[in-house]
Amino acid sequence: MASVQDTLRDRLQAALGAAFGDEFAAIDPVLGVTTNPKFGDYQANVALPLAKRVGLPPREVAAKVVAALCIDDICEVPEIAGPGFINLTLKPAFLEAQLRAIAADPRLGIPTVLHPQRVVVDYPSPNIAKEMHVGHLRPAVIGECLARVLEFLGHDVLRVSHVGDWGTPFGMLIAHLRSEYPTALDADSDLSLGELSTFYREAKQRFDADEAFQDAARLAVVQLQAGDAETLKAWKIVCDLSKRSYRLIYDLMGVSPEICDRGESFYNSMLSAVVSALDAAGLLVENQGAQCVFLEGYTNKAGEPLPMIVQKSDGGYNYATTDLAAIRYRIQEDKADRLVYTTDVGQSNHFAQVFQVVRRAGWVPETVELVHAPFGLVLGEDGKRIKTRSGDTVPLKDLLEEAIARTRTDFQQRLQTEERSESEDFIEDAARTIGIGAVKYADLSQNRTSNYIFSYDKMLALQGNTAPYMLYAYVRVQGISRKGNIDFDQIASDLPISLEDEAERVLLKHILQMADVITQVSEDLMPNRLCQYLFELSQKFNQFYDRCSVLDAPEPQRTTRLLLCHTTARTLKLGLSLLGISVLERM
RNA sequence: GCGCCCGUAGCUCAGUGGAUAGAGCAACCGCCUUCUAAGCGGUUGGUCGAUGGUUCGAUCCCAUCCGGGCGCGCCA
Repeated sequence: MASVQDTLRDRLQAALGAAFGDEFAAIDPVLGVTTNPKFGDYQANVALPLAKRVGLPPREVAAKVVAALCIDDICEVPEIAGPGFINLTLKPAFLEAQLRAIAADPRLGIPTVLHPQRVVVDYPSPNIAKEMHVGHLRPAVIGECLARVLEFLGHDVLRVSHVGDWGTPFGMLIAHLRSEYPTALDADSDLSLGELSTFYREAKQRFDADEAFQDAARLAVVQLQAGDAETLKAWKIVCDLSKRSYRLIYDLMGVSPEICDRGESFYNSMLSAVVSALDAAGLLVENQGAQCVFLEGYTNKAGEPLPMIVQKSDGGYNYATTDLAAIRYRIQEDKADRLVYTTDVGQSNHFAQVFQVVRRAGWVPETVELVHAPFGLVLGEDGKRIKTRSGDTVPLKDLLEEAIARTRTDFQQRLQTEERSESEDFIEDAARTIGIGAVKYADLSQNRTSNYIFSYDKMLALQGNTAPYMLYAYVRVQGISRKGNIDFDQIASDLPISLEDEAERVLLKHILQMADVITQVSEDLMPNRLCQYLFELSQKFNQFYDRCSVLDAPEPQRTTRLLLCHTTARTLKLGLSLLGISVLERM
């Protein structure tokens, strides 16, 4: 079923065509939810920009649109207000029919897209042999959310992680392990990633200080690239160990198991072809021994044209080359229609440059969209880049476990003051769901592009725009079902319903906006809009809950309210699941 | 020097070419014999960094400036 807003838009366009001619049937009616409930439910502002074009005062334009508008099955008689706003108010009978329809629809009335796209979403790209850290929080949380939203709308999503698994760092690591910890490279060693990352740091230090070791490391790289069996085996052990430990963290966070690992090594064999293709496209220029593409619109500090180096003077390739190869592969082999890169805002220049080069090379068909969805930094409470007390980067695992631990402590305290007794399993499950949900929600509810301050106290706060607040709204509905012994799925669909309280209508009208919000998130890739929507939904539900008793209400209010409760809970659950957050039945 | 991002209530932040710029927190005042009060209602709080411009209309678009952050050739 089409969303209310889409239906209204269609009707308005038909009216525009009827009133002013067919060429006006495709213009944007500038339709939106009203800025104030006293103006009705939706407002169309099309008359104002149209006035000049058709040579009539805005209010007369609005009058002509309204005269041609057929919506009496949906809305009350439209009102023309102010300078020429067309205000629309949904009819109670229409609202009741909508409630029935979405209550009966597994998708809550949210349609899938007409033209599904193949979308590649970029996931965090940790470096093999290093632990995941705070820097991987946002790409994991935001990437997962975007992937889920797109998938729910019917797009074909491919999640790809561009892990750092190739090049000099691995030569270093393997050379170091060979000489110092040869047993680590046995297939059955029980090396942990923590130990591995220590070796990595040692290897880096040694590389910077010891020339003989540099040679050993370079030899290992050459052996790796040449496909030497022993070296490859060592490399594979390191990769497998790293990926297993990333999976543990992803599982804790509820990140999809569908991630396709395509590290830098994956593109290794394609890099020379990328460079020749750039040459064939006439973009390649040799400069100081390096193969470059000179960028349009970028200069270096001296004001000279800035090159993107795609092959170093020593013949090696760098990250730009790999990114170019990845884009080419995603378009040519994956047949992607849209490439979404979720990385920190500091890489904006890099992506703008890479996108420019692939476009100039002619690798990007008109129909393919390349989009960098940048995010801001996670800051500590001091407003600076988040660090441990000793100044190191914070491991992601520690950050998540701290959130769970704090939630557990708060929760136990609360149980004590309320003199409740709950099982260990219940407490553990609640602490994990709330703690992880709080971290993810705090991240997603912020405007993606701005930095945010990571504060356990704020994200775990029981009131305000937080995960606990929303989970509580969901729990309240489940409380009603328990108390009243209601099986929501068994509510007969033919019982009479009637919306009588303003709080009921306000709640339902908000629920009916879910489809538009999800569509918007799929377009502008801003999850905070969905968070805002869910927060307002929770608020409106709590107002309804406060004003309208459900179980004690006479019919038909009781059935109406039960349907509203169930539909609210399903909307919350769906919305939270699109954010990658799970719900609780009790808390 | 060039490029990008940001500047909105005491604090943290939404918002956006349209009607009176919103929320949360903090502060204060109310509401539990009633579906979990992790809730609800109310009060207080703004030259939307500055100045010009475009527009019927600008917090939003453009220009300049001020303040803060980030990036800028063989690392990723």
